[in-house]
Amino acid sequence: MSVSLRDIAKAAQVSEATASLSLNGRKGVNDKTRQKVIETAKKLGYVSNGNARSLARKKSGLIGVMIPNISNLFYSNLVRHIERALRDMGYKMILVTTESNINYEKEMIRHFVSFRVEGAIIYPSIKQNNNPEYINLLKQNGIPMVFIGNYYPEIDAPHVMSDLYKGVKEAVDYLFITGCRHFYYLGGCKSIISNQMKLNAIRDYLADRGIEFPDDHYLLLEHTRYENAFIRMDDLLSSGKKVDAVIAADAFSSLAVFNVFQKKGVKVPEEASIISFDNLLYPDVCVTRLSCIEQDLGSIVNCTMQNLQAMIQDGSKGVSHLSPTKLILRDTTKQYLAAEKK
Amino acid sequence: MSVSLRDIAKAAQVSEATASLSLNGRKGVNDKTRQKVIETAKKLGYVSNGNARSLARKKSGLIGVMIPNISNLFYSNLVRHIERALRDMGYKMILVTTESNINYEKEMIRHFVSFRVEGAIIYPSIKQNNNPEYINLLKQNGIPMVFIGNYYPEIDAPHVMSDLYKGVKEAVDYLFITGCRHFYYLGGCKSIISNQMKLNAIRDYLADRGIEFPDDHYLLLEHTRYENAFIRMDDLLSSGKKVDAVIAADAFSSLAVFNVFQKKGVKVPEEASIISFDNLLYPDVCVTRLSCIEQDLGSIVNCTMQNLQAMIQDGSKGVSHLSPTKLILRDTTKQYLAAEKK
DNA sequence: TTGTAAGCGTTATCAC
DNA sequence: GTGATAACGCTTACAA
Repeated sequence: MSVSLRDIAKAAQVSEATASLSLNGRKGVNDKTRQKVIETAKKLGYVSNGNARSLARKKSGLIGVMIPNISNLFYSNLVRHIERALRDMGYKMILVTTESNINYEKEMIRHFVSFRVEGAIIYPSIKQNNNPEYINLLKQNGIPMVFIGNYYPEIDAPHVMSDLYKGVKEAVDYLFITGCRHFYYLGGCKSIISNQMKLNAIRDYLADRGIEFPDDHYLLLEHTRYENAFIRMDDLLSSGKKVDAVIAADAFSSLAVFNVFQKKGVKVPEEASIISFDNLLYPDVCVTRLSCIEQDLGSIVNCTMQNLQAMIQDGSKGVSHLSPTKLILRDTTKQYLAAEKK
Repeated sequence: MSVSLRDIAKAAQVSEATASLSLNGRKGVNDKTRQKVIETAKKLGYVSNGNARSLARKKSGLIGVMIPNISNLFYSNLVRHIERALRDMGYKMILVTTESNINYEKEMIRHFVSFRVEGAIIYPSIKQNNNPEYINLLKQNGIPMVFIGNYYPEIDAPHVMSDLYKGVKEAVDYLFITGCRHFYYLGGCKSIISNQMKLNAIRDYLADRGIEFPDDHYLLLEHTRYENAFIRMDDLLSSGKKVDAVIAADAFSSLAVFNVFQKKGVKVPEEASIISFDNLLYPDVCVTRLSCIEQDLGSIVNCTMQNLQAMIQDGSKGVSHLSPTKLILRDTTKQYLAAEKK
């Protein structure tokens, strides 16, 4: 059905070898013959078989990218950055999603190995993953990988992500300074490192101030969706608990929190502050202009790529990196007036 | 570096042939030997080489999916649906984006052909694409493809997308009935079929009512982003034009329109209505609860898959399909009271 | 500069 | 039931 190298070799009356050399722009072939080959290839609509090429070259030109799910602004923006970088580097991307399902994650790792990707970028998201050993399949097959956004501490691979600990501490500090004392965190499972970092930041900061951060101030969201966050928050306020600061995992849950405050007649930011993560929704589009902890996707992806390239080329081990975040203050936090502090 | 079939054949003391048969669960091999092979395969961490397999089988098990860009709620939701369907069908997905760049689109078509995908799902987005001939590369290589969401009329392939013409007519009808007379459309280039369908719907409906829809009521958005929409709309209102109905291409541009109305002191929906597309942002998250034309991603993807499967299996030609949309009325349109109509 | 031929890791067709 | 062996389409020494 499709035309092969042999076909174009025949048509151009050369050997397959010279045909190959010509088309791959390698030297050692007469310009005339090269031209002839290239022309007949174009004429016959030849497209080299990537599978055969990968097999023969022992190089696929592919990089595997694994994320939890694609219809999430954070991941899809991350992917966009990755994709551009990969394009610049001359790689093709194999993007897969796991839906945070360990079986899919395993399957996709095998997929990567099967197609012999030259490197893998993995956003891990399995909670309670006691045995992420399967990821070592990559290493066993000599495939460099770097964790992005999160990591499995049991696996020996570099990770690059935001410095969430520092970022959250900064946020909590701001909240504290502007008078908040009753902190809540609304987010994913703490067996996921990135959530752990956030929680620890809150706990540590408050501990330093002699304030307790009780377990029930951590509102676990099975899935960080608007509805879930709304219900969780509604329950909390209905219980009569005092809440004057909420850090929520993403824009949608933050907005749910805001809406619950509205519903309950709690004034934001006067009586309660909210700080969100990411800065991916236009602030003017939302019911309120969220204050948030912005992550530097560009820098994260950059560093990931540098790592990957070094690992692929020099067999380097790679080095983990924490990217600084940026606290963006908008309408869900009080203004900080230095004068007021005194 | 990685273990091959030969390795496990040796280790299990069988021929490569029986090893292959055993691992692929094909009959004609003794249960005992099969077990032995499977075990040694597991022990050695064998993962079959997909490139070699594709080559030998002349089947890749891959489906190519091409979309304009990934960090867009509409596309990423579409992809999520596609991905699930593909998973159920036992295919792996190769997802690529074009950034609406014709060179990337060409490159990615070659990529698909190169890796011999068994089918392609393509969301075309090149405006002024006078010569989409390159897409026929797929057909030349016997790769079935179906357009999704949009199509190039010059290319002979089935398309499945929303019945935008009907959907927009319905929306315009509602707006008309609730008193709107000064319609504007805010969206992408009309050389893209899907936009054309929307524009024609407005024009045709109004023509039937003896109302003109002048060219300058079509506000072209180079990129449908919040800022662009805001500026376009701001200019329009500043010019003093009377505007009482806007149909905008997506939630973000619709919200920009809303914000401009607010800024100019125009009351929505009393003095002006807005209808958006898609229903992908939680309404409660936005500055206003948008009325919108919802597309049925599930049905679109379903039909696409059926087409693809039929084309792959029976060599069927496939059949185009327009999926019904659903008009969702919320806070940016007036309420329609039957009594009022009289 | 060109061609021959051996591989790459599978699957598939045969004999045995 | 099992094992040679020839594909699959390409790259790459090595010869010519």
